[in-house]
Amino acid sequence: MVRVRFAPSPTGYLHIGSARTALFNWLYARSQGGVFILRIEDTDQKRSSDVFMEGIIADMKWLGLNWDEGPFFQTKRFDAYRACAHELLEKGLAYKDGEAIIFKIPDVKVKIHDLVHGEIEMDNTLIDDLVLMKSDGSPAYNFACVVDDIEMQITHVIRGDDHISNTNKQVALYDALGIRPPKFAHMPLILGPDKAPLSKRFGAVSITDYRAMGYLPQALVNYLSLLGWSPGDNKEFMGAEEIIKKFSLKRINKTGAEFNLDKLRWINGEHIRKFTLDEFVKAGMDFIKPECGEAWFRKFAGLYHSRVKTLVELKEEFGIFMSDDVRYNDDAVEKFLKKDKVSDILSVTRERLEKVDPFTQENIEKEARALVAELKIESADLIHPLRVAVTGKAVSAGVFEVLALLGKDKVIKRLEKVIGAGYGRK
RNA sequence: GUCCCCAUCGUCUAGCCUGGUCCAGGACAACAGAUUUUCGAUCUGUCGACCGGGGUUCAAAUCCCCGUGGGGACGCCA
Repeated sequence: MVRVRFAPSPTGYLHIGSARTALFNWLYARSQGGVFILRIEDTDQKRSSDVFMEGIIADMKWLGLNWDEGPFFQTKRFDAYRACAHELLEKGLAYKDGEAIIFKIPDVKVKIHDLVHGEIEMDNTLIDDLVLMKSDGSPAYNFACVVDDIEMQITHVIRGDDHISNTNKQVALYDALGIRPPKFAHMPLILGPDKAPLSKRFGAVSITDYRAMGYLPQALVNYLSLLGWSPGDNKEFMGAEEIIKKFSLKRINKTGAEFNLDKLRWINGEHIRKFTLDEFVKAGMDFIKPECGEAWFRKFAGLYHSRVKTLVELKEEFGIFMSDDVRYNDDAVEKFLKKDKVSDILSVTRERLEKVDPFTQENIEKEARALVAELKIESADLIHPLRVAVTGKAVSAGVFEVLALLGKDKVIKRLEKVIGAGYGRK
């Protein structure tokens, strides 16, 4: 039975890199019918906080990375660490240094078989003895980690490359304790554009940030799974079920992967488009928390379902419908409103639109097309200025459907404001 | 400094283990065209890589060695 764990320390929000580690452990457990355990490594009481702990748990849930056992807390297991340290002391494998207990690392060369990297040789004569228990009575990382992994019967340790140099120390501890070590799989790190590990300098680094930026959990799971792993069949857009089905440790690669926002955004767009309208409406309402009713929001969402790649983009479009304080884009005004005749055309359009009843997309379009024919102008000569006048932007969903959704009152009000401003009169 | 890891298009990657099917495949981005009232979506196309040098071999992106470059670890942090 495969048993894996994710062991974050609550000294910050769930980082993109940690989330990927959690994801790979989860994927492995789910693909093997194994057990996924959550363990909180909160031994550093100065830096740990409940706020971060709760944040990490919330983000794990949001991503859908459900665990089978835990969360366990290291601060509640100090007795176990102490007992184990004393056992090593009695066996003469550790010694005291003041209040601290130190493990004597045997001077041997060790070979570690890593599931990703293959054989790694290390020389333990080169490393210092290992602190087991600190002077303040708390356990040191490498020790607590091993004691817990034994207790929790962890079979596979899947973690970042940065832990490779902890592995020989931990293996020495397993040997001293007479326990066979678990299998190790060290995966490549996620890097920023400068090839250095993702840092605040990059901007958003926590899952919470990405949620706020309108990314979907399924898109993050999909994208993160592709960083350092690939299904090998050229298929990249996948749901969690499919990824689980295809996942294997064997296909994890060894090279650090740069985090690329463009691709995340593309995948997010794909997942949005994969949504049924019901699902999209629900995601949109959860994110935007609109004042309007669901029926109206549903129509709005339908217009933008294939036009936005993040929920934030959807929210921006939403704002255009809600507030009559239209923000006019300078370029759009320059290009479509400041032209001869535009004011006249908009005036006539306003008069005609006022008579359209009911104010539906079909009726609006019929009236507009008729007007275009009468005035002997191109459709574009009416459509573009109309769009800018009403939305403030040169891009939107189809004008006629936007107008219908906006409603006659708002449309007329916005048109009058633009006409009053006298654009187009020279 | 010492030890360890890594090296295919700008980016993510397939191929490498088991050498020939690879004048290296896919995706994102970029660019161009088609379509569209704009944008998006969609379709088509273009651009673009085996870090360098030696070796092994009839044959190397694939195996070996040496460089170089990048990263990590050397905490009573985790």
